[in-house]
This record gives sequence, structure tokens and C-alpha cells, in this order.
Amino acid sequence: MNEFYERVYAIVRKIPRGKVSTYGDIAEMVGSKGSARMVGYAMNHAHGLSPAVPAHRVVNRNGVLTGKHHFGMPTLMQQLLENEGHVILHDQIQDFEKVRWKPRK
DNA sequence: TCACTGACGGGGC
DNA sequence: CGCCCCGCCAGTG
Repeated sequence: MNEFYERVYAIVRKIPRGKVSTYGDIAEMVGSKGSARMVGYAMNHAHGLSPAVPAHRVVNRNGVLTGKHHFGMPTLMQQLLENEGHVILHDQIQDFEKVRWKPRK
């Protein structure tokens, strides 16, 4: 597996329960700013790994669950997030800025 | 080898 | 505020 993927997975695994992050932020954190699409692509291949990669905690910059169709059931991603205390309305995380994970600073 | 495709994001109009 | 275009770069046919 690529170093790029490994780094993306390492970051995503650090997202604490109850928090979420965005593709763009993660791309920047792995040192490949602007490559948010690659992060999404990496998530697409992140299933079945161990330790597990909480891909459901990664949404787009608007807090919208754009990747829900890749969890088998279209409702799974939303349910996982709700289990962690989030409120989702119309595929969008409510109070997104409040639960957005921002390491350091 | 070339062309196209994305779980995206930002800028221009 | 909405729509369109372009850069990002690994995979795939």
C-alpha cells in the first residue's frame, strides 16, 4: 500500500469519537494540500482494514455525508455518526463547525 | 501511453 | 447565491 494511503489512514484513525474531519483538512495534514479527492479515493479502499478506519467521520467541507453510498447501506454512515452523538439532517451534520476536529492550534 | 474518472475544494462570473 | 471550470493525482481500461 502506498505511503500516501497509510498516512491518510493514520490521520483518520486519530479522529476522536464524537468528532469529524474533512477531506480537504486531511489532505493538508498528510502534506498533500489540494488533493482532497485523493483522500476520498483512499477512503474508498479503506474498508476491511485493521485497525479499522472510521471513514464515516470524514465528510466534505460543508459537513455533508457525500460518501454515504459507499457503506453498503446508504443509511449506515448516518447511523454510525448518530451513534457517536451527532445530529444529521438531510445528509448534513448539524453544528458541523462545533464538532469539526482541529488538531493543534 | 493516453484519456477519463472520482467519498473534493477553491476561484471566477 | 448558484453554476461552471480547473487543479489535485492514483487507478483503471
